[in-house]
This record gives sequence, C-alpha cells and structure tokens, in this order.
Amino acid sequence: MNKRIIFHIDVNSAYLSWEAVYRLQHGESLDLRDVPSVIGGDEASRHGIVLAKSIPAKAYKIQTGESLFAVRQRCPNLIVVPPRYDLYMQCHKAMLRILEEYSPTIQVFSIDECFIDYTHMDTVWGPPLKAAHNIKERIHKELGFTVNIGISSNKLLAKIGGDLKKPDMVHTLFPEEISKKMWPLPVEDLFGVGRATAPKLHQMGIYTIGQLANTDPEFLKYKLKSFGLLIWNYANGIEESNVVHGGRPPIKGIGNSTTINFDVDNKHDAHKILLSLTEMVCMRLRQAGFCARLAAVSIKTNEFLKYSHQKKFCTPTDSTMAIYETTCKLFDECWKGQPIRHLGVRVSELCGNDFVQLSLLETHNEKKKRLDETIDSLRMKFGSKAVFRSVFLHSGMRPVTGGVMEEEYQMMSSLL
DNA sequence: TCTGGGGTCCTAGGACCC
DNA sequence: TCTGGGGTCCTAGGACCC
Repeated sequence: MNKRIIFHIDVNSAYLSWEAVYRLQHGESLDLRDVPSVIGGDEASRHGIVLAKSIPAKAYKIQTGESLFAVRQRCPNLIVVPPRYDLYMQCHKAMLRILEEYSPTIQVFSIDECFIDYTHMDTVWGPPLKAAHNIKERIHKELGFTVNIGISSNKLLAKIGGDLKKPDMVHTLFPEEISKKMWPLPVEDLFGVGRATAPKLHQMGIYTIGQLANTDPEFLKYKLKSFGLLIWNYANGIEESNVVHGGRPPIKGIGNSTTINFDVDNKHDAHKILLSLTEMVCMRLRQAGFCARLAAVSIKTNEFLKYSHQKKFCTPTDSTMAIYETTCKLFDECWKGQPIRHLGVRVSELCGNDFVQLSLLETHNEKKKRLDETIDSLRMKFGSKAVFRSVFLHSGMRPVTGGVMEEEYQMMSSLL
C-alpha cells in the first residue's frame, strides 16, 4: 500500500486573526493579535462568551466558550470585538483558493481547518515540508494571517501534529515520531478526549496519550465501550479515513437554536420563537432540496436544565407551516413550565423532495408550497425583513432566527 | 459560570413482534 | 403465566467536534 501524505491546515486564532487583518488593512495601527483581545458575543442579549482569543489573551488563561464576564475579572483591559461571519467566510474562501493550487483533493473540515491530500503531489511542488512552508508563507504574504500545518500519513496525526506548537509553524508527525512527539502530550490533547472522558481516564491513572496507547485495549473497551477502542487506536496513531474532496459528508439534519434575550415564561412567546426558528430551518431545508421525516424541539431552562422531544411525520415534508405545527405540539407536550432561556428546532431523516412534489396534487398543499417558495425568494433577494408574519409586528422578536447568518442569506448556500 | 450555535455519533431503555 | 430470546424501531440524553 502506498504511503499517503496528508496536510492539515489550521488558521491561528482564526476569527481574531481575520478581524485583526481586516482592521490593519483599513488603516488601524493596532494589531489585535499583539494585545489581549477576544472575539465575543453580545452580553446584553445573553450571548456573552469567548469565540476566539489572541495569544496574549491566552496568558490570562482565557478559554474559548468562557463567559466574557468571567474573563474580564481576570483581564480588565481585554479588548472585545463582535463576530463578523461574512468576513470569516471571505477569508476562508481566499485560503481555499490558494490551497487548491497544491492539491485537487481538499477536505474542508470547518471554517478555519482543511485537510489536503498531498500524495504524489511532490512531483509538482517538491517534498512535503518544502510545500507546506511554501503554502504557509503564501497565505501569510497574500492574505495576512498565519496558519499551522501538520504533515503525516493520516488525518488524525496531521491534525495533532499541526497543533504541536503555534503559531505560524509546520510540523511533521509521522508514525515513527509518535512516541517522541505525541505520547508525552496530555491525554486531553487527543482528538475525541473531551471534558467528560478526560477525568474518567485520569481515574484509571491515564494522564498522557502514551499511557493511553499502552493500556490494554480490552480494559478500555470494558470501561468505555467502543469509544475506548477508538481512542486507543487514536493514541496509537491508527486512523484510516480518506481526505474527501469538497469536505462534508452528506448532510444528516438541519437545525437552528437561539438563546433568547429574556426568559420566556409562556407558551405564546415560546411558539413565536419556535416559528421564527422554524422559518429559518425550513428555508434551509428547501434550499438544500430536502424534505424531513423527523422534527425535534429542544429546551434549555434558566437553570440550564436541558431536554428535548421529537416526533416523526406521517409523510416527509418541507412545509414551514406543517413543521411549525409539529414543533408547537412537541413543545406543548414536553415543556414543564420553567422559565426558558434557549429554544431549538431541528429536522432530520432527510430525503429528496422531488417525489413528494409529485404526490402533492392536493391544491391546498400546492398553494402552501408556492407560498413557501415565494417567501424564500423574496428573503433571499431582499433579506429576512422583506416579508414577515404579522405576529412578529411590535413583538420585539426577530421573524426569522438562525444562529450566525442574520441578514446574510446570500451566504447561506455557500455554507451548505 | 453572569455559561453560543451548528453539527455528528453512540448508548440505553422501552415497545413491539415473532 | 411465578414467562425466553432476539431483532428492530423509537426516543431521550450525553459526548464530542469546531
């Protein structure tokens, strides 16, 4: 079997770097990357968490996901900048255009991470290390931000290798380097070992990736089921998946959720939020050309208690009103009356929507479908506020709610 | 903890059927 | 019925990732 050469490219402090570059290009003299700074949500509407941090901010032990309130206690001079997802998408695309020159096989892993399959590409761009440095320098020079690149024979090792030391570095982590470079790392640095698994491993006396790698896999299987075997394989650098060009595996579900800027304490308001979320979910569903067989509603209370409820449709649908009726029913069935902080709507078990169209000879449904289509196209062209349901008039609520996109509907198809 | 939003995958338990 | 075993489907919840 041929040895593969895989690169993992990861933008350093992506959101923050991109914002910093944008500001420098627009005449600002301060580089956000040189001072304690973060990209953070809006605290007034209860979205106040850290989304990205500068390296100087890391000195204050600022963690992604932490509340802005908490980090300001430790770092009063912290600069907090709101997120701008349209800018991030532009930077992402600009980086992709450079990467495309180096390999035909690029897997987009997230907005700031890609894998590329460099196997056999050395005939064009030279040895892997040279090519990686070349890519890194070109991105820096042409786009203004830095990346880390990890090189190995599979995706897992390339990714862990790329994280070894940041920023602006190229690392290799080939199988023969595992014991020296990867095994000394804390076990929580392993892909797949998160907040819940790390303490469990610690309890078994496992603190490093090397200790995990040298634990009896049968013991791990007994303790952690199939997941135990998975992370044992990872700790030994065993991972075989291919770099899939274009990135994403087929989409499994579509959902939107929101933290509401006040605690909802009545069904009426809750239904309105659900409608606004359902509008976004269904629009995305239709854009993607799917119908859904399953809908789910999730609730987070003001005490951070979470629960959810789901139900199947008799026939798959992409109709906003049909799905909205179901989400209301789901909500009514499961809400226990506590004040609500966060609501979510999600559809899954997707199937193509073309055969459903044929079966919809009923004029009532045909009309609903036309209405959905018309509203979609108006909103795509003129933004979410072009058409909205009258219940939202003077309600203080957004008629369409979907995480990061807000007005940027044009962006949506490019994200999918 | 003054704690976001978008996803995927896995597991456990109950219902139901043979 | 003081009742077996196995398969499948469904639901809820938890864990992980960025």
